[in-house]
Amino acid sequence: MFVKHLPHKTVERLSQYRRTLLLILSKEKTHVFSHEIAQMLHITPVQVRRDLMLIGYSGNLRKGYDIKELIEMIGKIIDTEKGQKVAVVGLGNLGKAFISYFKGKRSKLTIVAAFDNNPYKIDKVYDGVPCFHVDRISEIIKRDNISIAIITVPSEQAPVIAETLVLAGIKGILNYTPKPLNVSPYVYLEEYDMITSLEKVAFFAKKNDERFK
Amino acid sequence: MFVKHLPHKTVERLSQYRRTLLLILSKEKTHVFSHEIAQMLHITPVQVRRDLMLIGYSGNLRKGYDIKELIEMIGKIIDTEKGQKVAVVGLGNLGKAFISYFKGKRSKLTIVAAFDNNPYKIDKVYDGVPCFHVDRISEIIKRDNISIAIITVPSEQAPVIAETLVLAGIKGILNYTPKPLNVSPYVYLEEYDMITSLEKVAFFAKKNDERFK
DNA sequence: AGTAAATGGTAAATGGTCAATACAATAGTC
DNA sequence: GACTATTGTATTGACCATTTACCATTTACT
Repeated sequence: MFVKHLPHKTVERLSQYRRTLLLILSKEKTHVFSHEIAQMLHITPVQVRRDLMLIGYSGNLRKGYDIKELIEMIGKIIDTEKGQKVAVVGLGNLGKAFISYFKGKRSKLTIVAAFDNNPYKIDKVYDGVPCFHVDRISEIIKRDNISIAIITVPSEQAPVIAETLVLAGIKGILNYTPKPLNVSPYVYLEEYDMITSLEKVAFFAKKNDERFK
Repeated sequence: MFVKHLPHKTVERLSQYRRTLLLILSKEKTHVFSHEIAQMLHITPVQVRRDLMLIGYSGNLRKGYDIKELIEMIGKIIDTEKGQKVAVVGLGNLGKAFISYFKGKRSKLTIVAAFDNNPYKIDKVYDGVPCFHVDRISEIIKRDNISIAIITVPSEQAPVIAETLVLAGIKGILNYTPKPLNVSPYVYLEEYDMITSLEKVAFFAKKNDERFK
């Protein structure tokens, strides 16, 4: 699939479209209209059509979009053919949450390894995912050809972990640590901080409340 | 503090500024320059100055910004005087992650209750936070005057939980479930889906890789 | 004094995203 | 054939975020 440039937001929505479509696939329905998708995700039908236009998928005028075809089409855009392997660095609560949450959800994206420095966790298997010592990050990543890493270690450790990952040839990092990271421009980095999110909610909740009082 | 309208991103950055400043407060430094803050967060100095301009804080030309004053100023903007109370609904891995992550970090924002439907967890205390049965959400929220809720339950349960929360008078919701929620406009809602994030990283990692190959 | 350097303050330009709107084309229905 | 529902597409305007550029002030140094 050759798509010039997909906006970040569109990529996010495509992921959501697919997940939503997978849910209604089991039903007897074979087609879906843009306004149905829109309603499920609380956006406008035009937004949906526009996104699908960008990836070059055309629906049927009278029946809407073929659910199965659309799911495949989105897969062609956002998945790779062979799939991508994912590692979780830091098997604390957050790392575990990710693994269980993810279990059996995506076929093209699989969590194949976890890393930690707690000896009690090493060489155990959590929810089907083997855990290794962080010292072996480079080795395992190269051996298993892992391209994506999720960092859920304590923030002090994040920078050195990130450096190790980049040197090992990782292609994308999802950083759940409040510590902003510095990585090579060849590596895609996405940062998310739960505390910032919560403070943001608190702020706008307060504002809302004042406004409507 | 009277600020017309703060953009979402600015609020997020203010939260980060404060956290970063708290870290360097212990040092002997009393002042900090915009380019120093910028460097720590990997943004531009102008961005920092612009954000601070929006909240009406002025620095000293030669010394930069007074760290302590700035922290206080940010607090005046994003905190409430009395503080806000937070509840975690769903004491699985993610809920626990949030609680431990949060412990002792913010004084104005405190997690005071957790809810779950697992009888083994009810009436226990996790990391200082008591856990109640979800049936008691309304009661506890009103009793303790909780204004913010974090939803980390399985996605099927999210809509009914959200409705309960709204009816109980919650002011802000942070939804970690892939299920988009529908809440009254008086309630501020922020949604975050870990799988979408990961798929986004996977997509742009792939793109990056193709581009630089 | 005069001047250069560093820094904060502010305005203007740019680019991305989205909502609203409009409308042509198509396929099915009456 | 007219009507209706839907997709496909373009346009506009608004808003937001970020970058660029420029100005003003202070300090240090000559």
